[in-house]
Amino acid sequence: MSSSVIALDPPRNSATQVRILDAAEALFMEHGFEATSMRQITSEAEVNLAAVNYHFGSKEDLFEAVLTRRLDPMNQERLALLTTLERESAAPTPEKILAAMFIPALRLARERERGGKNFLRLLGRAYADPAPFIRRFLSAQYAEMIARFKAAFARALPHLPKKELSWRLHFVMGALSYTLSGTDALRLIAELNPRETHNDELLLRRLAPFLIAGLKAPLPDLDELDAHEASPRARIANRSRS
Amino acid sequence: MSSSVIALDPPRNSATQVRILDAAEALFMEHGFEATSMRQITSEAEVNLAAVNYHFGSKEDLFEAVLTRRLDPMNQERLALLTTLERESAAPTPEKILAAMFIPALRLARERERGGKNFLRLLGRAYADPAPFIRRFLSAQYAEMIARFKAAFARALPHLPKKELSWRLHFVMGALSYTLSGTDALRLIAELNPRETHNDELLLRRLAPFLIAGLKAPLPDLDELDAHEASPRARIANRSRS
DNA sequence: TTAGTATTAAAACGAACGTTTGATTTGTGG
DNA sequence: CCACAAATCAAACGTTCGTTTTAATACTAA
Repeated sequence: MSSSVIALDPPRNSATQVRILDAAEALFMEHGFEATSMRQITSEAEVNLAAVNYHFGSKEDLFEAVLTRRLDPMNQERLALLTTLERESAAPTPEKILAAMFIPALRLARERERGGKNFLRLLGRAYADPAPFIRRFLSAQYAEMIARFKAAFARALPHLPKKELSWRLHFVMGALSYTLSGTDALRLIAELNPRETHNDELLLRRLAPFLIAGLKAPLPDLDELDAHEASPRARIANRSRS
Repeated sequence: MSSSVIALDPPRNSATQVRILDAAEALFMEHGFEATSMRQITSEAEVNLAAVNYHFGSKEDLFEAVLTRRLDPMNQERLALLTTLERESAAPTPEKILAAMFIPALRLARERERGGKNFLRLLGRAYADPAPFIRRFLSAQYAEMIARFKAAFARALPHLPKKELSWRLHFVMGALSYTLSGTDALRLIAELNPRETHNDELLLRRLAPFLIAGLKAPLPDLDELDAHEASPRARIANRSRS
């Protein structure tokens, strides 16, 4: 309630904390949450083993702090961009709305020399992590942003039923997070060299048209599959046998 | 070399092994590889703790066995479908080719009552897992299939440069694996209820048109971003300040 | 300088991990 | 029935895990 004396949480910011956050960000990205140990983190950060528990509480709290440090500003920037967009035009195009989602991610990847790209990959990983505390955290972090962007897309794509839009945003988030996590296996699959894989601006410039086209795609034909156990073996690809 | 006596590897198949594979599949899916312990697995399978090491060698070997059991037949089925497709027509449509990728996944999800859907989610997880042995394994498993399908898509989309096609297949795999991993956090984001989230046929029928449209999307405009450090702050979304 | 707090440091905590060992049981061909 | 290999079992192996404790040091306000 006061403002000067009782500084319990707010901007406590020692060099130790920053070193821990940086080291944890890199290590969590490289090995995942479970496979990264406190001893690795504190060793990489060149701080005492007990420093993490002292400054952050627990390993889980540290992970949330790592995410919050970058995610919070990024999502606020996304919302600010969307607000500006909607102030200028009653119905912004899907391209513009998608750009409002991408640009803050681009800035994150580009501006901060340390951590930027690493963090995006870490974020992509976190999306696929089954740990309950991670899921709870991400849901909370993204709830407001996703809701606002969904509403914006709904206005920009009025022909699209709400449920279909939910699915397609699901796909958009999937392609985005998967792409940002930029794994080595994928690079192998796509035969793309590392230099290109890590040029995030080029990457997102390629991804955007792909997703926009997906969002505008014709509605799927879902009529024929009410029967869920009939014999609808291979109907789409018109042959496999017989 | 022979064929009758020396049965070292092939179809050893005790009830114990199957129970271990089933339990491991479910647990790996739910908690991930690192967060799943041997004691959980053997307890769930109601076998002795040492049984995993006895039958499979190590925890990592078990994980690969879990994946191989379902992945091998599925990818072979994909290749068979594609072969049939190419025998019928010199240039199958992208829709047909994509269907040849999806249908075996659909069958996997539907036919085996136990494990089917769980396995698809496990597979989606594995794609995002940073563990080197997982990446190596998946790369090896998918190399041939991806190469064949990329060639097929290249013929179906002749206007698309090879590099662009690589990227778009990357996005396709991303949306697919992310969607199949079907996490709870995502359900929350999309406001989709569990019944729908786990109806994989409906899911893939919605995903296919989305991805097809993405594959056919117009080429991105990449000219303006040669300068990588100029001042190209926010150009796409036309405003954020100033 | 001194009192008091925030931080760092070294060491140990109990718990859980994957794996191995050695004995015992099970199943099978001669 | 017997011999022998395959399979199961209980127990323990040595590590490593996240966290806590206790003491020493650095910093700051009076």
